[in-house]
Parts: sequence; C-alpha cells; structure tokens
Amino acid sequence: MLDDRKLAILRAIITEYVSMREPVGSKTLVERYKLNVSPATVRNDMAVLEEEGYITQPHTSAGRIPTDKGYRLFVDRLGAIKPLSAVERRAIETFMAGALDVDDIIKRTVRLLAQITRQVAIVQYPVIATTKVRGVEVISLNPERALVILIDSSGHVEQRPVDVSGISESDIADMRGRLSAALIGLDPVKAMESLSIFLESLPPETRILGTVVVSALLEMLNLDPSTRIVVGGVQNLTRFSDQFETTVKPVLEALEEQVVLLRLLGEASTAGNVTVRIGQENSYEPLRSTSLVASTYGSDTDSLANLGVVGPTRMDYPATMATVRAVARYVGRFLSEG
Amino acid sequence: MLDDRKLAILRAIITEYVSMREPVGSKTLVERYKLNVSPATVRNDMAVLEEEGYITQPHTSAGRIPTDKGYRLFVDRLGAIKPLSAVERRAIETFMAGALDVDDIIKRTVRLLAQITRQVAIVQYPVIATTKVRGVEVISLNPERALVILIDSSGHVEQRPVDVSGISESDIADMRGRLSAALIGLDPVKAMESLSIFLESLPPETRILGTVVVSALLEMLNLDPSTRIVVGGVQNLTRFSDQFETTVKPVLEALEEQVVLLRLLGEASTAGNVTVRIGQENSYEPLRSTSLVASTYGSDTDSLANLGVVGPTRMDYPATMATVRAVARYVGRFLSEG
DNA sequence: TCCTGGCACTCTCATTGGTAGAGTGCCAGT
DNA sequence: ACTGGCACTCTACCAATGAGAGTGCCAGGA
Repeated sequence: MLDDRKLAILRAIITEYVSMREPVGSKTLVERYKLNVSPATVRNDMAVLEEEGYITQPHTSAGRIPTDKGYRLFVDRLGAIKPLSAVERRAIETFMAGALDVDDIIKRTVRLLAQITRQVAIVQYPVIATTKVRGVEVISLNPERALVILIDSSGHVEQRPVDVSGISESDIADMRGRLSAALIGLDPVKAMESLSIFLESLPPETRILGTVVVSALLEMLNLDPSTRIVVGGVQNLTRFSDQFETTVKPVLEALEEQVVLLRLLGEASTAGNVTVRIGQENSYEPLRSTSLVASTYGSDTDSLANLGVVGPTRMDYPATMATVRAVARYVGRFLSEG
Repeated sequence: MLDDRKLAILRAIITEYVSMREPVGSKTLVERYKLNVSPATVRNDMAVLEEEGYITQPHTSAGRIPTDKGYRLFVDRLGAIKPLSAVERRAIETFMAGALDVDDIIKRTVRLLAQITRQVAIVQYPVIATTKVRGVEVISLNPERALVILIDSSGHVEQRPVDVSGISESDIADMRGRLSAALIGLDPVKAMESLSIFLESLPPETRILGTVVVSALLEMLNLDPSTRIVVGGVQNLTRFSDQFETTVKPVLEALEEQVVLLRLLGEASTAGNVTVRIGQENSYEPLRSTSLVASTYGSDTDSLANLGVVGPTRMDYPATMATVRAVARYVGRFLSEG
C-alpha cells in the first residue's frame, strides 16, 4: 500500500511543514529532499497519501499538510527519537543541581521542560504514599445540613458540611450509594478523575445535590499532594497567536482545570515510555487541536506520577519526545537519590 | 478649565467605551446619556477634552476613546467605588468558607478574585515573620569555585556554590561590597526587587559574575514564603484575543516573572487603600497597555502582603476596585481570625 | 508497469477602485 | 452660549482583476 517512497514523502512533508509552518507542494519537496523523482511522481504519491488520510489540502491550490493520522504514522514508524545532545544533557543537570525539596524539584522540572521544548509543561506531584479511598459517607445532620465524609486506607478522615435544603433523605441515601460505587478503592488521582465524569452520570433530578457533594469531595481529595499539578511555560503559547481561537484559547482554559489535566496525563501515560496523543486522539474536546507528549516518572521500583508537554499538533515530535523522556528519567533518578 | 458638563461627557465616554468596546461619537452620547445639549455642543466639548489629552481619536472619522490620562481623572474624581451587592458579599463568604491552611486560603483568594473580576488575579503569600537580610558574602574556595552566602536577621544561613572560573579575586571582593550595599537591611521581597535592577547597575565587565551570583541569591530568597506569588484566571485573557500582540502576549510573559510581579504589586500598593496603575503609569514596559488594581491585605496590626488584578486599561474601574478592596479586607480578616 | 513533461484548471492572495457611512470641525444664525 | 447645517475625511466593505502556486490528468517514453 505505502511503499518506501511514499513514506519518505510523508516524512519529508512533515519535516518541512513542522519547520516552515506552511503547506508544502510537490516542487518544494523534490527541491529540498533527495527524492530522485519528478514533481509529477510526487504528486501522484501525494494523491494516494491523501486518499489514505495521511495528508490533506487546506484548499485546492495549496500544498499538503499532515493530518493527525499522518503524524501518528510518523511518530510510530518514521521518527526515531533523537538522543539528546551532550549540551542538552548538561543543561538538564545544571538546571536541576542544587534542588532542595520536592517542591523545588517540581518547580524546576516544569521550568526546565518548558524551556527546552519551548512549549507548555505540566508536571504532577509525585505520589509519596499511595492511599486509597476506603469509604464515602453522606450523613444528614438536619433537613438543611449534611456532612460529606471521606475515609482513606490509612484511616485518615476528612469531612465537609454541605447545604441540602429541599433534598429528600432517599436522594441522599441514593447519592451515598453512587459515590461508594464510583470512588471506593481508587487512589486520590483516580478518584478525582472519576468525579470529573460522575456528575454526567447522575439523573437530572439529583444534579443539585451532586454538584455540592462533588465539590466538597474535590476539596478533600485535593489535600493529597499527588493530586497537585504545576503548569509552566504558558508564555510559549504566544508563538501561536495566529491560531488564537483554535489553540491558545482552549489551552489556556484547560490549563486551569486541574482535574482535566490530571486525567489527560493519566490517560496518556503508560509506564516507562513516552506516549503521544495527537489532536483528535485526545479525549478532552478543547485540546483536540493540540498534541500531548507525556511520560511517567519516578524511581524504578515504585514509579509514579506523570509529566508532559502540550503543544500544537504541528510540533517536532522526535525532539519533544526525546526531551520529555530525558527529563522524566532524570527527575526520576533525582527523586530516588535525594 | 473642565466644567461639569465636560466632566459628565468624559464620564459618559468612558462608561460607554468600557461597555461597548468601541469608539464613541457625539451622537451616541446625546442619545444614551441625558446631556441636554446637541451633538454639536458635545463635539465642541470633546475637542477641548482631546486638546487636554483626556481622550483621543483612533482615526479622523472615528469616535473618541479615553486616554490613560482620561481614565486617571475618572478614577480619581468621577468614578465612586460602588459598594458590593449583598449577593457578591455572600459569594465571597461562601467561597472562602471552609478554607483550611494558608495555602488553601491563597489558592481560593486567587480563584475568587479572578472569578468576580473576570480578569487575571495575582496574590502574594502573606508575610508571616518579617526577616531582613543581615549579610551577604561571596567567598572564593578555589580559582573556579566560590560560595554565595545569605544570612538573615533570625540568624538563618543559606549558601550556594557558584562557578567563578576566570574571575579575579578583586572583582569578587568588589561584588561582595556592591551586594551588601544593595541588600542589607531589606526584607526578602524588597531584596528581590533590588536584585531585579542590580544587574543593570553593574559595570559591563562584572556582568558574568553578577549573573550567576544574582541567580543564586534569587534561589535563596525564593525560599521565603513571602516571595511567593500565585496567579489565576489566565483564561480570562482569552476575551482580548483581538489585542493579542499588545495585551495578551506581554501579560502572559510577565505572569511567569515572579520578580516582576512582586515589584509591580509592591509599587502599586499603598497601605490600606486600593491603588490603580493605568497603562503608561506602570513601570514595567510590557504592561504599559494594561492596568493594575492592587491593594495590601492582612490583619489590622501587622499587615502584609499584596494582591491585585491585571486587566486591559479599558476596564470597569469602579467595579474592579470595589472587588479588590472587598476581597483584600475579607482575606485580611480571615487570616487574622483563623 | 512506472515515471515524466506538459497543460489546463482551480483557488488564494494581494491590489485596485469605488461607495456608503460614521464622525468630525467649522460657521453662521439664534 | 448653543445649535443646525454642511463640507470634509477616513474607514470598512465589496467587487473585479490578475499573478502565482499547486494540482490532476494525460499521452508518451523507459
């Protein structure tokens, strides 16, 4: 189906488009890449690539740009992760050297990632001791007031009062059941993720109660350090001022949604390896025009938390993946040692 | 010079422009505001206002828009701070209720401010115990390495190694003197501000040493909680996508510069009152097309830290000032009690 | 069978010219 | 001191135009 030349052409299109930011035509390709065929041949191949959905034309008489599917093929088969240069490795080391506590390490990691990749960096706090949700209770104190209680596997109990005026006892009991089903046995991060879709699963008539209970629970879960997220490099978004509506705006909005970020990072990370989510592959709608490059990090034995960068789908995947992997490994080692 | 009618016209122009976001002409003014004169009269008055520099025309045949000077006059003399509505007061209380520790209070304050003003909120961590810089030392260990040492008034000592290859002993001694002069006696926040302009004051030949020493010192000062800043509501910048280059971009960049924000807040705040810096009045160049509304906060006795919001010069000053003042007071009380 | 040169075609982008509308400044009259 | 009227200016919008980029397709050649 796709012979070597077609793959080479796809690779060339992506390389060219990523660096030039403009649709690329057949003539440009034969000029700059050693394809050893004529533009006409390239055109024929491009027609096939387009048919298969790897590239597309913004309009009839423009060059081609890669589709999400094209980038995906590129990342999976064409773009070998470049090892970092010695200079970059040294940069990482000097940047992290002298970090004091976990807070400081995380702060530096975010800055480092943002700086090297020149994109938006997201780092989750490392999970120290993994607790799980052991119980969730909603107990009415009187017709107006109830207590939401959260118990974790270490026996720690948190509680929050909520307003339940006008809500029946049976609705409260029902909520208790649903919450238990949704949360028990999950660690704080997973519990948060679960809550983020919990509201949608409720029948409309219990939405009001649901909202206040969920926000109380989020507050309590948020006390666990592993649910914290640090974001940096937002100013790098300024490089995409042209695509403000499609890229910058939704990203800015997403970046303040801790829960969303946690879920994204969680979904995108598979232990030990760098994972890439390209455009449409992202489950979170507003980020459908961006890509996420993520990885887990932590000591070899009990790894753990996630980190990554968010950028335009048109990004230099090999370089970004290399950086994310290197930083993740370095921080992992750093945390295990210090 | 400016009689009552001219002031009324200026007020009307600002009110109209802030809500409509479009240059306002004489006809619109007489239609929507009870000026009891004809458009021609309004035009004459507007000509005077323009001559005096309170308003300006984007181009010959457009309406007028306020200048920074116009907003300044408005803030000082025309726009009485509206007291908050009962609803808003309640919103503040419910939002803050149940806050646990200082971290949590600050986090909530940022969200609250950002949410009510629909702008970018900046909150400095409260100053708990005020320490001062008692001493700064730079000590050579060998020709390549030196130690930067910072001693505070509570006797606490921090140190950082720095690379001084190729720098003479006398340059190091000179640096020690300059640093002492610049920092001793200042609290951590002021010290940071001082460092932010320290580099420029150095003779060119000591810039290299200066840079490494300053970054070591910033790291150490940054350990003090009062130098921490939390930013929120960045997504509100999306409402100004039209002015990306002039407003959004510089703000995004500034927001990651902790030192800049600290200095801005510090300069803009005068104890107890809400202060406004409009456009050009800001000392930090990239923020010359935005306004800052700031206030100190803290308990009555030993106040403080600063908080504020950053927005376009075209903002609803009375409302924003009211909110900032109310939030500052509320948080102050909250901190004193809890 | 695969590649190539040639050619007609399509679409964008920038330019031009022309018009409607908004808003102004000024002046003479009340 | 205010007002109505009027000439003027400038922008925003539209349509028409032409250049340029890039394509798809076809017939011919290796």
